[in-house]
Amino acid sequence: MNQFSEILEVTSPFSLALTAGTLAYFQGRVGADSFENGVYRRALDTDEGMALLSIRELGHVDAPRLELTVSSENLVRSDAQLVVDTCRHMLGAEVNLSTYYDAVTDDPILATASKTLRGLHPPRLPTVFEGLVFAICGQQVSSIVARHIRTLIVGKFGRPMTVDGVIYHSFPSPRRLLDAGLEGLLAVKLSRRKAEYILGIASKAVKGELEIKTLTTLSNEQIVARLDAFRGIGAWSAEWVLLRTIGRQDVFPAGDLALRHILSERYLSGEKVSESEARRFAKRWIPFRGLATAYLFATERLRPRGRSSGKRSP
DNA sequence: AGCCAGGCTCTCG
DNA sequence: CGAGAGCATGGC
Repeated sequence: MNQFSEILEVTSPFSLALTAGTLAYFQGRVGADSFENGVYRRALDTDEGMALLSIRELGHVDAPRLELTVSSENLVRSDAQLVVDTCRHMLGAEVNLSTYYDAVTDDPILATASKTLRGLHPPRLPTVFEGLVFAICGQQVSSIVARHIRTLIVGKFGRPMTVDGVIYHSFPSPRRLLDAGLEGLLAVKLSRRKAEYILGIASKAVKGELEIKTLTTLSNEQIVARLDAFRGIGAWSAEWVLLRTIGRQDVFPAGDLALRHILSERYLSGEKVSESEARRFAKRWIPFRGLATAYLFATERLRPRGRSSGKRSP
């Protein structure tokens, strides 16, 4: 095992706790992501093996200094650039939050969120394949169920790697999910339909039809149209990829039930909002609708919901 | 116990 | 075409 470290360039303000915390649901391990004791970690497959990324904050929100440490059997420092690029992509490192914050000062909800969530960059998943699989897992079911299934997929089919006595799993490659087959995917509590969707997407991925570099050259509408043509992918899932993998900053997934619920509670005193009403409402946030979406979801996550879940005694 | 969750496809009128 | 059933699972 060898290790090397690099400093990641990020645009200030930047909060690792909020940005990585969003990936890992703020604390602990979820799927391929973990955020514990101030360190964000993720295992990645590489050409010849695996690498564990560990990112920590050495500075602070307004003078960020992020240190990336790469642990790997086969990577050496000269291979670092690809890993550094992946990290910066995942952390939304280049996103300039200041212009967004300036734009929403007249919106009481988002202006408050700008303060409590200062430095939250919208995080991204590393590949289109992972984004699509995550979206499929999230279709229709509650976010708790989706999270559970994603964690099962990673734990069961991701490649394992042990570092300092701890086992990490990468998000499974398309090949590995194809090998898992229908039975394997049914075993992680996916419906038969969703398992079929994922296998279909995986076979497209191994044929090289999901290259992120190809997609990023296209417009939002073109990307949605292309992804929407895949079986199992509709507008909601395509927009999810646009936001959470490609990282576009002016996308508003008006079909999202939870987002409409937030809109209704925060802005419309509980009145129900249809998809088209939500889309119309969100026009006020152009050209930052994606950032507004990320901040709305994040405030909702931070808000204490439900009561004390005291499930101690059996 | 049911009903609903950060949808989508397929099948019928 | 539009409407509606069906889907797996965890919480409430």
